[in-house]
Amino acid sequence: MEMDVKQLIANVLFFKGLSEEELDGIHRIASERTYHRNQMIFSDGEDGAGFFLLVTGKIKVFKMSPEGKEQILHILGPGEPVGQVAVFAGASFPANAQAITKSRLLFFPRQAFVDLIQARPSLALNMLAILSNRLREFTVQIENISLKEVPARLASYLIYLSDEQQGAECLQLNISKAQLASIIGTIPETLSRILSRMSTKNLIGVNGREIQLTDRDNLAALAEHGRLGDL
Amino acid sequence: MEMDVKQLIANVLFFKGLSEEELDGIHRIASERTYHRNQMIFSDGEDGAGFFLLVTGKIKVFKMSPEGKEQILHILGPGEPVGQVAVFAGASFPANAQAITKSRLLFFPRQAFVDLIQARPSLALNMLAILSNRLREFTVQIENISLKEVPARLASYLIYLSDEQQGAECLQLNISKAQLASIIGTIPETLSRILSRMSTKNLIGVNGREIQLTDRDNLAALAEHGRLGDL
DNA sequence: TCCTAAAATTGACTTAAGTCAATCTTTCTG
DNA sequence: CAGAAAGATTGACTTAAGTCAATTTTAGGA
Repeated sequence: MEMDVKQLIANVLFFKGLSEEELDGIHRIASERTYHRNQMIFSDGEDGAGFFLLVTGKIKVFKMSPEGKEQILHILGPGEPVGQVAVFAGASFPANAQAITKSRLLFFPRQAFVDLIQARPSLALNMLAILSNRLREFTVQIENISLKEVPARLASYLIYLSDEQQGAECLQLNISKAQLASIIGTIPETLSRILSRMSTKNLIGVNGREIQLTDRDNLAALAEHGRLGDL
Repeated sequence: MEMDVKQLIANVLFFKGLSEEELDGIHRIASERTYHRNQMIFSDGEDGAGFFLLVTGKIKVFKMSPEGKEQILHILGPGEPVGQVAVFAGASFPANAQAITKSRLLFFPRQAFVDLIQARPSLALNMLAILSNRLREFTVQIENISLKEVPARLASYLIYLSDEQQGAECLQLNISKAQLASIIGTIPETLSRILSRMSTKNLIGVNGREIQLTDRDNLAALAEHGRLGDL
């Protein structure tokens, strides 16, 4: 257990390049917390006294409308940090975070962590890289939501998933379709309809949570320009 | 001219807390560039050898669809950095940047700037704060585009503008309505219609680029929950 | 000041995608 | 294994917002 955590800290990209004792120091300022499935980790606007590092499990970060529709900002897995924005600016969390599965997280109190960064410039650069990547992802997400329609967003996300899995032709969704809908900024009914339209046009094959990318080329074309009707 | 630039560097929040000689060092690695109205500063996907600091003028950062619709990510004014993401992650610019008015920018080559940050942890923290703020703004933007309809987004943006101008009741738009439309993720026709509906309902008064926030309360309510039809 | 080009507005029409409600299916749990 | 709950699908309908085209208004340069 203890070793698990140290092992994990050492492997996280964010702590790359630190010495044994530095890793020890990091381990010392962190405290471990466990969340059950569907438990909230923090809420939009809440004061954040530090940030989290996901050890095991899966969590979603999302915004929610007063009417109850949610927009997922990202799904995070082991090794990824959450809630850093509150540490470096504004002090409040900019969104909600909730465990999708039972999850273990490490909590790093703000001041201790800031001190650590002051002492180790390479940590700062790692964190700058992480935040920069998130910004890049957000620009893509804004582009998708604002400039593309749902079929193109879906195509784009399927290709992204496939790339993530080394370009596998057959995807195994590891989230519910309702969550997939929320990620691409729509609702389950619409997602359902478009999946079936895409499979009618032989762009994909759908079987429960298993999706075959049958026609990657047209899928990519759809993701960039086109409308589903044009195919 | 020389003094102008040094003066500006010293006043930029990002360089806050640096000594005279450090500011000199920063000034030395930067080179100045001028862009005329509508000139592109960099393009989405282009390789970024460094980042920019806006000295005078106004620029927009935006994404563009193949069909030519644009979504503005932010409008930047004097003292604000642009293109940092390319320095810390991925090397390519994540969006387009274009001068809205004649603008002067300082260019900082990547390596020299990274070295500077390594040497001065407080600079790193400043940059972390800036990136964190941008992330926070993006979460709001995604929330707005995805979870609110156009009237709510417009109301929300008008209030934001007013807050920025110390809560002034009478706003002077300093961008075109087409640009305002692009910021809130719509097109000029739709914006025009909604402005007139809002003014019919006495939420605002419109006179060219001058907008009166007549009924701030209902405007705020609209921004959060409601639909324009409900008022 | 006039005149042209850009910006903004208005109307008629289309459409993507949301809502609501009914069913079907899968997946757990008792 | 059954039955309930959650998840997913389908149909009928509504609607916000986009398109296209025609004016009107504004503003900057000759």
